[in-house]
Amino acid sequence: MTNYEDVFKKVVSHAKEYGYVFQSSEVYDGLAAVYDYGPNGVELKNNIKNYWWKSMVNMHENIVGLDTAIFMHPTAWKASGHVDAFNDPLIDNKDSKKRYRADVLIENHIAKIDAKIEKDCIKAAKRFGVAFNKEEFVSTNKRVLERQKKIDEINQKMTSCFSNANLKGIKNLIEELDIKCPVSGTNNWTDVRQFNLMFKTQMGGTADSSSDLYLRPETAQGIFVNFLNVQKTARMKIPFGIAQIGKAFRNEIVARQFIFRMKEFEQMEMQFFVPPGEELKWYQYWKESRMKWHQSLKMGEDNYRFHDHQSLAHYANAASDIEFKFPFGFKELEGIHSRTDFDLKAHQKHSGRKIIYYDSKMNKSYVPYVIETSIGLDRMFLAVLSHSFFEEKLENGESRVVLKIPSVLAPLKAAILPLTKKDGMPKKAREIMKSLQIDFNCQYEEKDSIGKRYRRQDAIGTPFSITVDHQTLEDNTVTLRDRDTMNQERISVEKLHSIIAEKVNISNYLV
RNA sequence: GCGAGUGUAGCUCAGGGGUAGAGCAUCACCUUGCCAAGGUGAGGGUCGUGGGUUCAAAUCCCAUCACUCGCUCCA
Repeated sequence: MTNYEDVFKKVVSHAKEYGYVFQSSEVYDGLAAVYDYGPNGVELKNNIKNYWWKSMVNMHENIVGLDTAIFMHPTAWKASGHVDAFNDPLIDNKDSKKRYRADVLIENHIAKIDAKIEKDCIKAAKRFGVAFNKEEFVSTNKRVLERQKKIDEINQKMTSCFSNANLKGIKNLIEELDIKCPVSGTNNWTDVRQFNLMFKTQMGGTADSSSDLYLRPETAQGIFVNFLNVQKTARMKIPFGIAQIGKAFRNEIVARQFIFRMKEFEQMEMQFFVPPGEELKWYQYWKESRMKWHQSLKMGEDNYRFHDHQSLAHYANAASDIEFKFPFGFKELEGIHSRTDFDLKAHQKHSGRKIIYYDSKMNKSYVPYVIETSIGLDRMFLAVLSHSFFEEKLENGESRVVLKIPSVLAPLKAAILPLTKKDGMPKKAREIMKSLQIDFNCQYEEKDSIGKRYRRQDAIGTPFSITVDHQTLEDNTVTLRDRDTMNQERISVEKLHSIIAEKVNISNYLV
């Protein structure tokens, strides 16, 4: 077992043991790729959401929030391209155990034939000393003409199969063309199976196909279809953004790596609307801005990097990921996409309604272009959790497990601990608890030795431990222990609130 | 989905055809009192689930569910 798997396993166990993440429906042996968040997990998650929302919505006069339904009109998903793009016909080679998209296999085969035509064309050009236009050449050469005919025939068959959802036909075509697996070199294929990444359900009691609904595979479309509602009612002027946090659902064939890839997940998205032609400028702006946001948590500059996309999705003209160094390597945490006017135009077309913005500065109307920033909340959660996990060797030879979660995100901000249960210490500790708990999530604990309680708070990731001792009763001071350094400071009870606030308030992180 | 591996207490794991085990954790009481694992006692498991073989299955066989890793896709 490699080391990172080891660490990752420990993080996963730790997450369960301390009430961060549980497997969904565990008493029924669990449900694949679905997880529940425990008492500490929900606090961390809420803190992440709040940190994002404050910085995106509250700190930007030109960004407003929105919360749209998970269900949307089915046509919305036709317009967005998800009905087509999320439908993958897959086929496995039984010998190499490799999986391919059936349409890609066929297209590659076509590309091979096409390459032969190209070659013939070049050869002929050499022989005759004349440069041929490819189309001309095809019509003049019998052998090449047949090749081109073959390509057309395959294309036509493939299109016909796909439009009739004829998966058997696709397999027949692959066998007929004797397409072989590039790895095993055999043509020992399984049947073609259709995988739709969108979850389907019905509205109303009957299974009438007209009432088929999808669970949204992304939150963005809820924003796009509400573009004019929001723009008009909030009296927004371009450039402006709409932010949303919400669940999305994808029926992933393989969902792995704990909460990194789940079937039900949560996105924090902001769609920023700009005039056509200015999208790449804003794309750059948001790339940098979003990276700064991540860096503000101080989880290590080197743990983030950009990954610019080479091949782009159907809606984008530029795309980049912010990747984080997870225990299993650099993986996507957030995507920044320049989505062009694809989505708004598509909804305009499918709905028959105009979705245009009148720009008084430019004195013209247009369909805005969109820059999207989309971060996986669960991935952010995993990034924080896995980055915070440390097993430390202490000077006295013992070890401790500590979650060095950025204090602003920590589920619990302070633990209030009476040194003993005697001499009125619990009463004093309760008083302190009362004075802090309205502003900070606190925990009172009197069980077990003080050292053990410190370790327990370390394992949860509580940045402060406040201990009430004999001296407290005399001069109203307590010891304040720092989670990361384990250093203790004696301070007066009145100062507690401001010291904790300084360390955990969002305003001290976001610039 | 396919292949390989795994599944025994909250956690980490041992055992293995004949009454279910350890350490840690949990709870109660006592003790100690500033960096966990002191004493006494208690609770907790139909050995992932279902079926089969057997006098007898946690153990062997089959199926199934889940997890880990690989292939594919992605937030």
